Amino acid sequence: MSLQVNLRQRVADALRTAGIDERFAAVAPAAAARFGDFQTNAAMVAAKALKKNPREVAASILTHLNVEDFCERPTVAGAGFINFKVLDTALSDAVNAVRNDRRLGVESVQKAKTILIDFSSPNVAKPMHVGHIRSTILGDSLSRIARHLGHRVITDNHIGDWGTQFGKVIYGWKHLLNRVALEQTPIDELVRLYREVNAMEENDPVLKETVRHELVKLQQGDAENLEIWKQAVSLSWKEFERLYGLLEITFDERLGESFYNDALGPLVDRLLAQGIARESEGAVCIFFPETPALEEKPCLIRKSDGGFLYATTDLATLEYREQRWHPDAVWYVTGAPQQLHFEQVFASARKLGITTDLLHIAFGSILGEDRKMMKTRSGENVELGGLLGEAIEQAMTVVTEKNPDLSAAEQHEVARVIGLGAVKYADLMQHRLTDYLFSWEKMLSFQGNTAPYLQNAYVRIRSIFRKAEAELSEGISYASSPISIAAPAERALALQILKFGEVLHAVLEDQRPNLLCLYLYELADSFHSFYEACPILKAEDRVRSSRLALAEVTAEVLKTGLSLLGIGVPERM
RNA sequence: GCAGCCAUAGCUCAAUUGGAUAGAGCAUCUGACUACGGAUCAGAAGGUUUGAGGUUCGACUCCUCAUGGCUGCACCA
Repeated sequence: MSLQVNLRQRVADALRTAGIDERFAAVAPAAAARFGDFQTNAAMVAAKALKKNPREVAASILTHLNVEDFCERPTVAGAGFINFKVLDTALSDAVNAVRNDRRLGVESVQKAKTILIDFSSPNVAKPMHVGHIRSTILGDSLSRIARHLGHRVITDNHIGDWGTQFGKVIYGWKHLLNRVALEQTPIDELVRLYREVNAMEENDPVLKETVRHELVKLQQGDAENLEIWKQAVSLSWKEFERLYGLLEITFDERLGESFYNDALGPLVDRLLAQGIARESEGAVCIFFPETPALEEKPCLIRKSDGGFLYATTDLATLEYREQRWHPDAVWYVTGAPQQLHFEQVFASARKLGITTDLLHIAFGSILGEDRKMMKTRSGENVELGGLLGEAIEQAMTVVTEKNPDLSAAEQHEVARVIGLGAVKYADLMQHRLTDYLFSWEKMLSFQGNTAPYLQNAYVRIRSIFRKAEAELSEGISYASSPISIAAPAERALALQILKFGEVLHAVLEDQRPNLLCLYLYELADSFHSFYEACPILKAEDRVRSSRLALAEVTAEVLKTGLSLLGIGVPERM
């Protein structure tokens, strides 16, 4: 049991003895070090409910509070804050416990859920661009964290392999295809076809109709068009796989929209038969008269020309997932603009009797330097592949400059870990709902609150151990010596290490990896302060052993935490 | 028109969900380099949290109104 959980329990006990509802028991790290290590605001919250004086309630709680075995005498401050300062011995014990715990103080959830996470979802024959970054990186990180906390997670890449873009691609394939280019750079060629046809039909209604007809032929099963489609999908997958491999992202399920195609017609028929959907203006819609916000926002599931829509596919997909995985929750990691769409889909799902916890994990848009949203067809989108390459390249120049002694192979690997880490961290560190201002300069800057800063903290610790192993004579082992907390910088670092047990649960509570980023940054910061203030290798035996062990736990937490963000750590950099 | 999201230091962002003197990073300034890796640390300066009311012991946070911005709203995904 962690110190914080233990304290919460003691506060609950005190509340119960004092005749106050123990649900008010909540303990948080102290707002500032001058107040102590932990605090509870229970007295003020309870006083509010009971219409009593907060300070009197605090005093009453204090008389029933029994924490002498691991805290100094608690004090009441301000409007009714109760502050705790943990004894050095108890703090030492707690950090030692984390050090000896394979899970570093992170407890698994009480009730493991099956969570299906839908993210990334690039479109075939279109480049993966910056717009896919957030979904991909955020979804991957949430998957890792949920899994780490003991949930059963299914990652599902719902590829856009059946969209209207195929009319353009097929027309282009038949009339504009450059076979050599297709061999050498297949995705670029597919994108070129898409873009050229898209531009050509802009002012040509006749061509537009021809292109649309190619799409209809594909949908009706035309052999030639189907073959072109299959090749386009296969070529796109190769490129996706390359990028996912680079990013070290994996999927358990990778069924594209086309997989659900045959289910769409029967689904709409069934919804009509059950009276859930009805015809309106030639289209088939689901209405939500009972939901005020959706009263005038029907969900279209079949067009008047018989075609199906985004919502139809999403509903069919959900039904499939229900019977295939029986999930407790389905999370959709997509942009905030799709909020209405998901409200409609979720409301429709409820009409279908689906009670699964459905969640739209929305995130803000990626903005260009003009502060306008980056649009899919602006033609100025930064492609993901190029972006990652650029990040690695820039990391490479820094690495070769800072550490020319590394072998070429190691420089490449370090540049990859740093470059990709920088891109991922720059995205994850922000609250997911705030719009993300895309900036090469910021993303690739290795100063301040960035992945390289965190990686550097880890590398330094590894460096200390390399030096220690070289200097210490054989037989001397620090591994068996306990951590003993004394100096202020040691206290601060120890307390920060202990927070790891809480932060992951907080992240999953609101699907916010930025809380983990913030935590790791503060951990690295605490370590660097400790590193400056407390000599490790130059200290006398017992202190040296303790500090080495403290550094070791720090490294483990950094490595584990970063891995949960999908970010690696090098041994040298 | 209706709805959703948002407005915090010069810039980019936080704020443990209603708690203590609103915190970081860039940029600026002052210190610390024969260094356990300076990709660092210690410190300074920078704020009427868009504006006006309200709720209470206490508001960046909740409510109302206003202003400004982004996004969505019937046959794209």
